[in-house]
Amino acid sequence: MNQKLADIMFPDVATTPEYYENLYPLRQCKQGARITRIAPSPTGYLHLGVLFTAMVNQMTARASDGVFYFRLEDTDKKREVEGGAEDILNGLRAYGVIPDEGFIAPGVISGDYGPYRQSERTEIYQTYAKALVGAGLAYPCFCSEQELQSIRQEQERQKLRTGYLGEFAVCRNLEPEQAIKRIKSEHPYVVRLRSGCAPGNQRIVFNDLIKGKIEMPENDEDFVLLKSDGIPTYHFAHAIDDHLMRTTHVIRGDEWISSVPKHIQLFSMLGFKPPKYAHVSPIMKEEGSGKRKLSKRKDPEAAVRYYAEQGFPADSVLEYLMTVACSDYEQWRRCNPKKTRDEFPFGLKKMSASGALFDLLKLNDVSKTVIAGMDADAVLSAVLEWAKKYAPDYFVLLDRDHGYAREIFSVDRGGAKPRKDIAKWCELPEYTAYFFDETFRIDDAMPDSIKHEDIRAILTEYAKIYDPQDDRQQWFDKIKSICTPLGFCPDVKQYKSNPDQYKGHVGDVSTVIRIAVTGRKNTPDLCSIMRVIGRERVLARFEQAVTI
RNA sequence: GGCCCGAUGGUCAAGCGGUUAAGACACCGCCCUUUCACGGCGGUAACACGGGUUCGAUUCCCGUUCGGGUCACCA
Repeated sequence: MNQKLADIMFPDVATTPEYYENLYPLRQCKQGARITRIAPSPTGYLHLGVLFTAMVNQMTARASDGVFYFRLEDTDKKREVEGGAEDILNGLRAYGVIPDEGFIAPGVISGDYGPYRQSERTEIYQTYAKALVGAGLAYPCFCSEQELQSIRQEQERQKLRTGYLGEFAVCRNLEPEQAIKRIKSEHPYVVRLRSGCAPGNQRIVFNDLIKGKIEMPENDEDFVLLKSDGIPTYHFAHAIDDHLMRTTHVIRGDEWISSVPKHIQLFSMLGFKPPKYAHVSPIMKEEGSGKRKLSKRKDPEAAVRYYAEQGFPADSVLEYLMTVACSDYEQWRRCNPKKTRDEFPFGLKKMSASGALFDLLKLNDVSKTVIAGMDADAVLSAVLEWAKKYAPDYFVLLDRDHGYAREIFSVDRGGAKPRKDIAKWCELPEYTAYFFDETFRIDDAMPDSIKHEDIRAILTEYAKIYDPQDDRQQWFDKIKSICTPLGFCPDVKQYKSNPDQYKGHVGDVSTVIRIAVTGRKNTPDLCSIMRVIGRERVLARFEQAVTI
């Protein structure tokens, strides 16, 4: 009788689960290889948490010569947004989290375990649902939204647990004949699992690879497998897909922990071997005195796009996420500055069980280190790419002379102690403003301690001997050489022991030149800056400074 | 509210019964230095609370508190 019901519910299903079992054989992988996946739903832009989870999945697969694939969970048509899938994929790719299988690039799908888009897997889900119904393990439920609501209200009134379970699961007791009759009268229905578990306190235990042993009540709810439009719920799709795609490790956000009992039960009732689970803690944000999950709606920094707009290199974000993911990553990185992330001995057990607060300050620090390690060409091309999209005015300045731009980014770069001053590209239009006549301006006034006539004298005297060809030593020697004749001390220590004998020291003289050239008290190496700006413009700025 | 997870300085975190309770970011001071940055040295600052178990608990157990997650025909 159940078989007849199944046939009527799924008249178009011609195959059996065995067909798919054979179609998707166990993967030929080396022993211990981990098959992982990221399975986002296209409901909006790429969230930092998805990037994070994807990265952990990828690291886990890579560390074992496994496979990391991308599956699209597009079973919720209501929440789907146009272009969401492409946005997520492009976002992941921009950060180098490129899947090995499934959706590997927009419009590019590869792998033998597809389709990788759930909306194209309907027959597969229906095949298994039919088998379940045929075996009496699932049944159609005709309850309307209102009926469900009144069940809930009744449960709440009696202070019982809510849910479609036990005696409240009215449709589970429907005779197949009655169900068939209602189906034939085109009454809409969902398919529910017939939970074998009696309502009660039976418990299950599973081992979460990150959180450890977790004990929970067994699932006793007849939860929905197929929605009334025949599309599966997450739970059902998860069981079918991760089984048929031969996922070994399901690594996902920890908001899923509470449904693990459902999943374990499903795997068992379908006769599948369950995967290993690892639930990663969400990235949190500080709010008031507490913290909460980084929210798509409230927090701009939840969107990965934010980091691109700000001009954080992709590497900075990934490096930061790695430090959040693994407590020993920073130390490893310090010892192995040149190695790639893939070489890091990654393990899920290294991950924190509690949620980390997102720390923009720390990101800045990580990013400064990353950028300090880049060469001028890498910086130039990254900045050009960023500016083209987000800072068109700045792009024009850089783009008209790449050689000049490259020199700007060469200042204090390379060598044993590269300058750690840039965290994100959006700082650059301001930070490098003095290299361009269009944006040069005086930000800092000359020190009050130096008289205007001395400023004039310093710049005039220095202009006479300044030669852009000088190396750094010659450059500084020349500055020292004008100190004594003008009443300044060429040696700071000597000055400090006898400050009254001088108008100031070589540092003050340098400051005058620095402000004249850059408009600022604080800059990177002045000698290099002056060389980049060039003799003519340096002298012009001296003129300008004197006439103020 | 039920169920689950978590709790070490401001933040991220080592720690697995006996430690002067690491380290990183941030902050402060000093040194180096033409400014800044880098670097070096030093400093402020933590085991949520209450009971057990133990010769001894940050560590194990139980409560409390607090934080988080979840209780859909959303994922």
